[in-house]
Amino acid sequence: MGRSPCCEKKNGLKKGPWTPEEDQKLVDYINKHGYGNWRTLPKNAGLQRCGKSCRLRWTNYLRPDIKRGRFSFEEEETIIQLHSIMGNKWSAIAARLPGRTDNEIKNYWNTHIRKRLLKMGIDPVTHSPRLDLLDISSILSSSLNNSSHHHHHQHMNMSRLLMGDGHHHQPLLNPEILKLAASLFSTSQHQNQNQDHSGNTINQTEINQYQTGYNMLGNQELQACFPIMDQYAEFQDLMPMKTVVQDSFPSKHDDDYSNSNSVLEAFYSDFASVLTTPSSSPTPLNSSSTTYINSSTCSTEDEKESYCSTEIPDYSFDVNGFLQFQDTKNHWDRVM
DNA sequence: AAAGTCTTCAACCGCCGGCGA
DNA sequence: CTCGCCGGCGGTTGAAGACTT
Repeated sequence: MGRSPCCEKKNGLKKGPWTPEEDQKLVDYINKHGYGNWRTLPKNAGLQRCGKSCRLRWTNYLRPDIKRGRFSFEEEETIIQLHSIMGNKWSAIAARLPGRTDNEIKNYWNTHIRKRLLKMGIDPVTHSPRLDLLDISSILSSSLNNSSHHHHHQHMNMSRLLMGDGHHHQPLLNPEILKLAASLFSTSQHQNQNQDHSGNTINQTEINQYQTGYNMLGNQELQACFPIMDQYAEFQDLMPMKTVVQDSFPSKHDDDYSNSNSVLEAFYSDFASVLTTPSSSPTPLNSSSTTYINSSTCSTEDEKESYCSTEIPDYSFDVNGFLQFQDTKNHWDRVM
């Protein structure tokens, strides 16, 4: 409303939504004469629109080769992969997705994918885990107040957490967990370094160690780690887990996960599902996990709505696919 | 039922680069 | 070299519909 009009500076050219009649005029004209010279086209077609508006309407809506409807899971994966390489180059991304327009992809990114990555603790710009979303104080109070009401939680130190505090002779944290966390940290450090040195990839043993460590942690233990990690800089790389654990599994009890391969496997399956090409078939984790509804099995639009926009599909963690993707990304980072 | 809030996405805007004069 | 035109791009908006209170 408070915006300066672009086209009606001269003879009141129409703006806003297109009517079916206008669409028909444009389609008829282009079918007869082809498109090009958008400046003179509206006059010739008998439209009270500026050329830009006609071009936009044609390329984004009326073009016969436009694919309608929901994005498939494969399309979504492609968008995320290409975006991680090219950034907001919507037209370049659209060129790799037949029948999809840059505008449509941009909208889909902003309304669906971006939010989902954020919820997973992944920065949608860098595609790396975020370190800036952490509300440490709430974690500190929720996880430490219960077990240490005599001590102000801000003065909690490492030895108390490891050895207990005199009232609670049980350590607040299992030292094994910290050891695991430390080893995980070292792995993630290697991963970061690899981005600077071409050709180096994480070996399979390290990946296995990484996964095993995570798989051994229960939800509660995992959450208990966060305040410790916050206090000690060397654990900073693990902090995105907090967002993932809290946002993805906020209402579940620990028991729901104790029999599964744990929270972190779920995390990695989510992470991998959006970053890798689906080379493996979908593998449900357990009954408490979100069920992936394949779009082709949905009978109605409503059912399809629940796919992609709100549900995160379950895929087993595809290590090789993930590494291949990282290699590709590293390659592009070097080249561009 | 109605008012308020949130989400979606078609369409707009300003800017930029290529090109011909 | 500069100027103006044009097509194309990416960011942003706001009406309409969906959802919530």
